[in-house]
Amino acid sequence: MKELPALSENQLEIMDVVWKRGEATLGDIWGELSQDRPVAKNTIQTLLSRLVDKGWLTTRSEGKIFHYSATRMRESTLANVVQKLVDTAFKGSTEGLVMALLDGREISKVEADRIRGMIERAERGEA
Amino acid sequence: MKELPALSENQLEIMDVVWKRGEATLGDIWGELSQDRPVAKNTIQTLLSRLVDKGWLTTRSEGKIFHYSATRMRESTLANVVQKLVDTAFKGSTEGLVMALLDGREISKVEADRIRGMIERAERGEA
DNA sequence: TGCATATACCTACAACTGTTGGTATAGTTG
DNA sequence: CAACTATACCAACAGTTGTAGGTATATGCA
Repeated sequence: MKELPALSENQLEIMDVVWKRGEATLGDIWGELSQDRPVAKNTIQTLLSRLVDKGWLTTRSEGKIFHYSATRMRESTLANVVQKLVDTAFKGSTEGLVMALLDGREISKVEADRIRGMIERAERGEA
Repeated sequence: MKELPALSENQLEIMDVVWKRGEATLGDIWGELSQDRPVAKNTIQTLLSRLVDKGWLTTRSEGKIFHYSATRMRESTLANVVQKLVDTAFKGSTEGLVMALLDGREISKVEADRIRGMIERAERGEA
């Protein structure tokens, strides 16, 4: 599976909508994103086309309308994003990232417990 | 403290050298970075100037030579970077990031223990 | 049938980034 | 002093990104 060019923040935002819906039209995506910030439909259209060009999205044509869907799974994509951050900003140190993540921040007992659970599962090699 | 424009990967790489050394000249930085990948000294020079323009670096002039130093601390900067990732890619969910971090990855007992320790400290509100 | 709407497609533009060449200049060494 | 080296400073350029306008077209409704 070839490595695709990195996603910018806004591109990730669009991918997120597509991942959530499985398949989405321009209208679907614009509908969601324009609730958070003002943005022209055409802007989304352009970003969608570029994501298709780069291989992040494919289209299924229904009449004249494209239904966009992702070519990569959300989980593995985000895992890559995080891994890249670990490599570049923390020289590969997982702990470094966790440290930055928790730096000066309080977390609830519930959160802490859930994270502890995840670590135990990872320790036992469970996916 | 005003928010500075986000750092790209290469910019972060440069900041890392400066953080590590406290103060660095063009030659210092180029010396380190050109070991990893071929890059013209002038490229680094340009990136340095832009980082100064944006406020990430300041210079101390010694003769004709600039000694570059960071205006922000490494820890808080990285904490911001990670926080931003949590917000944009994981909609604010710390656990989401940890999940992506550990996804399909084995970690050693040592690593797991260290991370557990960090979580406990964060839980108790210790910086 | 005719109008409104949604969509695709094309074009454009400014900002940022990574990349580097050229030039002037200051310091260092033979 | 002349040559060399390191640096700053300026200019350029291609690629990416976010932004959006304009146009053609299909679809659905009055």
